[in-house]
Amino acid sequence: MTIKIYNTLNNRKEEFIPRQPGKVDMYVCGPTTYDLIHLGNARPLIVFDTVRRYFEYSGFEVNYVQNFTDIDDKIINRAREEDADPLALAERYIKEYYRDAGALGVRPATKHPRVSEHLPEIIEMIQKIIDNGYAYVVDGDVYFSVSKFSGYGKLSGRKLEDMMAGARIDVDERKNHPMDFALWKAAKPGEPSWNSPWGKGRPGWHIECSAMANKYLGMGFDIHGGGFDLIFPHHENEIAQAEACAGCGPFARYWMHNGFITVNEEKMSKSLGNFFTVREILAKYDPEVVRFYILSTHYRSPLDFDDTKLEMNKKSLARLHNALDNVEALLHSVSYGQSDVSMEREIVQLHKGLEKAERDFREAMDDDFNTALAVASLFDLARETNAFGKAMAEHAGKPLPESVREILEQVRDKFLKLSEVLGLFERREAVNKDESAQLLEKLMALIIEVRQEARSKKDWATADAIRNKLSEIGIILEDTPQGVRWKKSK
RNA sequence: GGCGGCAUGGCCAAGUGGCUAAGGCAGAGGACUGCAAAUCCUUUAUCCCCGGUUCGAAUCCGGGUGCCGCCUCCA
Repeated sequence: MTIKIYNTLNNRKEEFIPRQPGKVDMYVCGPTTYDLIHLGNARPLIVFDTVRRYFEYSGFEVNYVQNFTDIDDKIINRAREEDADPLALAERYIKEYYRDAGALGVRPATKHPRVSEHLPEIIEMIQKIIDNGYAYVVDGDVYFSVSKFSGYGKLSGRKLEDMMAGARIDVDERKNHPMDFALWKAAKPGEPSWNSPWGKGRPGWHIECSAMANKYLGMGFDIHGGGFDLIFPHHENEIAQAEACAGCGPFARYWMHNGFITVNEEKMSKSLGNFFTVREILAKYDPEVVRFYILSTHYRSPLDFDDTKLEMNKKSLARLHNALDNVEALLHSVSYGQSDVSMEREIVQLHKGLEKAERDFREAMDDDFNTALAVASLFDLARETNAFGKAMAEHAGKPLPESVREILEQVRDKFLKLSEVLGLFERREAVNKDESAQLLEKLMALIIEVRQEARSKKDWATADAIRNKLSEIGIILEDTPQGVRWKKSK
C-alpha cells in the first residue's frame, strides 16, 4: 500500500516515494506572528498535522519543520501602533499560537525555526544567489532576477509574459523586471535591521523559508505545504531562490496546498476582515468539533464556515462519542466469564466490520489524505458496534463469554487508534482521575440508586423529577438494558 | 486580460468510466423504553444545462450558465 499525494508541481496525484525509505521530511509555512490566528490559518495546521500523524501511523519517521515569520512589515506596523518592540510582539503572539494550536490538537513540529534566529543563513543564501548571477543590488536592496531563472512559474503554471499583463501599478523603476522580488530590504529609519554586505536591512518575505528549509531539510526534501494562496508568489519564489542558490533542483519534491475557509463563499482573510479567530470560536465550541469540522472535507476543497456547520458537526461527532461511550459501558456493566450464551455469529460479524473499517480508513488516507472518507469508516464501525450492543442487550442480566469482552476491547482500541490519526478522542483518557471526579462518581451512584428505588415502586414522578433536575444542571441519565448510566451534556 | 478550481438528495460531503451514487445532519415511519435518552431497522438523488465520445458517464471531450480563487499582503 502506498500513499498518493496530489502534487501542485504537476497537478496530478502521484505515488509518494520518500527521499529516504521510512522517513518523511516536510516543511509547512507557519504564521506571521502579529496577531491571533484565525480559522483560515488553522486549516493548514490541522491538515498537515493530520498528514504527519498518518505518516507516523504508517510507520514513517517524520521530520516536520514549521517556521514562524517573526520579522515582517505587518509585525513592524503593529508594533508601531502599540508602541512595542517588534520582536517582543512577535514573541507574544508565538506564545498565543501555541495556545490555540495546542487546543486544536496540533502537535508541535519537530522544529519551529524563526526568521530572527537565521539571519546568517539568510544572508549567506542571498550572497550565493548574487554570486550565481540571479540577483542584483540596488541602493542597499537586493532583488531576485526572475528572467534569469528559467524555471520561474513552474509551480503556479504561469509564464512571465502572462503575468506582466496583470501586474499591478507602481512598479519600482529600479527593478530590471516588474516581477523581480526583494531578497533583502534596506533599512528604513526606526525599523529593526541587521548588518549585511549590502548595508543594514532585513530579509524579504520569501527568502526565509528557502533558507530555513535548506538548513533543516536540505535540497530535494519530501513535502512542502501551505495554503493555496501561497502558491504564487511565495512558493514560486522559494523555489526560484533555493534552486538558483544550489544551482540545481528540485527544492522540494511534493507540494501540497490546502483550500480556503470561506465565509458566505468568500475567502476568509485578514484583508477582507471576515475572519474569526480560533480564540473566539473556541469560546463557543469544543476544539474537537472544530478539528472534526475541518477534517470532514477534503483538504483541497474550499470549506465554508458558519455556526450551523459547526452545530451539525458537533452532532455528528457526538454520535462517535456515544458509540465509544456505549462500548465502555458494555465493558463495565456486564459480567464476563462462564456463560451459556453464544454470540459467535455476532462476534464474527463485528470482527469483519472492524477489519473493514481499518482497511477503508487506510485506503481513504492513502488516497491523498481523504479524511472525509476516512471519517465515514469510523461511522461504519460505530454502527456495527452499536448493533452488537443491541444484540448483547437481548442477553441482559446474564454473564457473557470472555470472547465478547475481547472483541469489544479490540473495537475500542482500534477506534481510538484510528481516531488518534485524525487527532480526535485524545482527551477522553485524561479526565475522571482526580479526587473530585471520583467523588462525583460516588455521588452519582448514590443518586441513581435512590432513583432506581423510586422506579421499582413505579414512582415515575420522583424518577422523572430526578432525571429532569439533573438534566438542568448538565447531567444526562440514560436507562439502558444494561443499567443506568450518566454523562455530562456538552 | 492571463491562469486555475468548483457545481452531487432539504443541508454538509465522498465518489473521476461499469455491481443497488459512501458517510453525517435534518425529516418521516417502525422497534426498544413506564416515559425519555441512547441505539437499531426502514425511508428520501435520473449527480447545473445542452451536445458529443462509448456497449456503458456524475465521472472523458466540446459549448453554455453560475460561483470562487490566484495574478498585490494573505493559510
